[in-house]
Amino acid sequence: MKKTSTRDKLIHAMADALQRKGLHGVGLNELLDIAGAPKGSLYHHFPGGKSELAVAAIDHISRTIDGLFAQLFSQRSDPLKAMHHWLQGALQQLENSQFERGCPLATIALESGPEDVEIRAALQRSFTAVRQVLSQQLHAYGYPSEQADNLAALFVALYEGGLLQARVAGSSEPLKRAATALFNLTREQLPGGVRP
Amino acid sequence: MKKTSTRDKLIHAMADALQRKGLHGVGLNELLDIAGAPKGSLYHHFPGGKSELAVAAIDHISRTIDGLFAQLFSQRSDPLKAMHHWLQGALQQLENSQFERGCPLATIALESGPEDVEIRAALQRSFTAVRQVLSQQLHAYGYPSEQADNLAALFVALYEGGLLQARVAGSSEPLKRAATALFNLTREQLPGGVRP
DNA sequence: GGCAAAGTAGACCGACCGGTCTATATATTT
DNA sequence: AAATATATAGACCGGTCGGTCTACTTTGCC
Repeated sequence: MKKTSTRDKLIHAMADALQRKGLHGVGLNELLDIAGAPKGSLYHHFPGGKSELAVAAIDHISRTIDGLFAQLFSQRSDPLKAMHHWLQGALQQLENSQFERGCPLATIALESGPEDVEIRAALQRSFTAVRQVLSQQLHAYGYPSEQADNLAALFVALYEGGLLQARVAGSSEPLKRAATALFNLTREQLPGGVRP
Repeated sequence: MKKTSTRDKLIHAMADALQRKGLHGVGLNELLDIAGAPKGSLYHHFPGGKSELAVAAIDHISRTIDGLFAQLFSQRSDPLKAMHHWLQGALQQLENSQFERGCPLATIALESGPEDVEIRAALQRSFTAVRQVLSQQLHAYGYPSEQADNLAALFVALYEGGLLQARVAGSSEPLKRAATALFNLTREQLPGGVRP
């Protein structure tokens, strides 16, 4: 039995569209069609229209990521291993979708400008939170906090940049290669700095 | 005196728009307005319309990058230093534009789907070429070719992912941090593998 | 000069865009 | 049962989208 509310169906449809085609790439009617809802419902739940729905979708995605990370890190003591799993999952999703589903937030992140205040704010919240969780885990693992912050940003860059390259290439190879390079580097330089 | 042909003005306008807002983010009329050209000229030079112009712009950008790289690597024997300069330049451009100008190809890369055959092909050409040049330089520097390929993909990911994060954050910090992390790692592990 | 090709110019088109508005149905509350 | 929020439904709107078409001007060549 369907328990999903119209509101949730709209958010889900938007989230999916954001991952595949970005904000400008989808029309309202298309969204409505997917969600099986009329226009009235959209503007009832989201008076701010398309962009308010986008913000809701971003927040939803952000919460999903938080949950995934919580799970990922609770099961593994080694955060590097956890991140490897994370990338592995992203890769699988990418391949299973014929390279259509990359990072759910990347496209709108690049489409949006400083004028899209609320969208940008939502994106910023999400990215900052991800880096923060990553950094915290790396710190707990032994990296000095400065170094942990830096590495966290690098891992997010690997994820974003790797997925982008893979989508364009229509192949997982670029992401796999980039990940291999980074994991080789980190494996050989342990937390705390260089060995004498 | 300006000698720029209408065709070039159109390409330039499109290239600029791609970097700032992506393909779906610009309208034809806006482009025409910037270039100071009427519609007839556009469809005279680019019968394929918007997407053919986009391909031309991508190719133009790609050539620009090639030139930049050629110059960058010809002046420095250490490719890591060259890449540092590359990132530095990207950062500067980003800051000078109030974080509007990121990677000139990233947005359209994420907006485009497999159905946009020619656009994707042009993007693929460009990204492959960049990785190839990078890899070749790293190889010449001493990295085994497999490792060089991997590192090249990682550096491109750093660039793309770092710029994306910086744009969203409205701050250079994420890119700077990610770059610092990677340069620290590479500095301490020299080409050829681990020290005993 | 004469003529064809190349390029410029912009009115015009149907389709679709995001968004508004009124009407109706469905719960919820009393 | 009556009254009242809540939500669904979709016709409708002006504006903009990418794209076409015809007319005019410039250029290069014989």
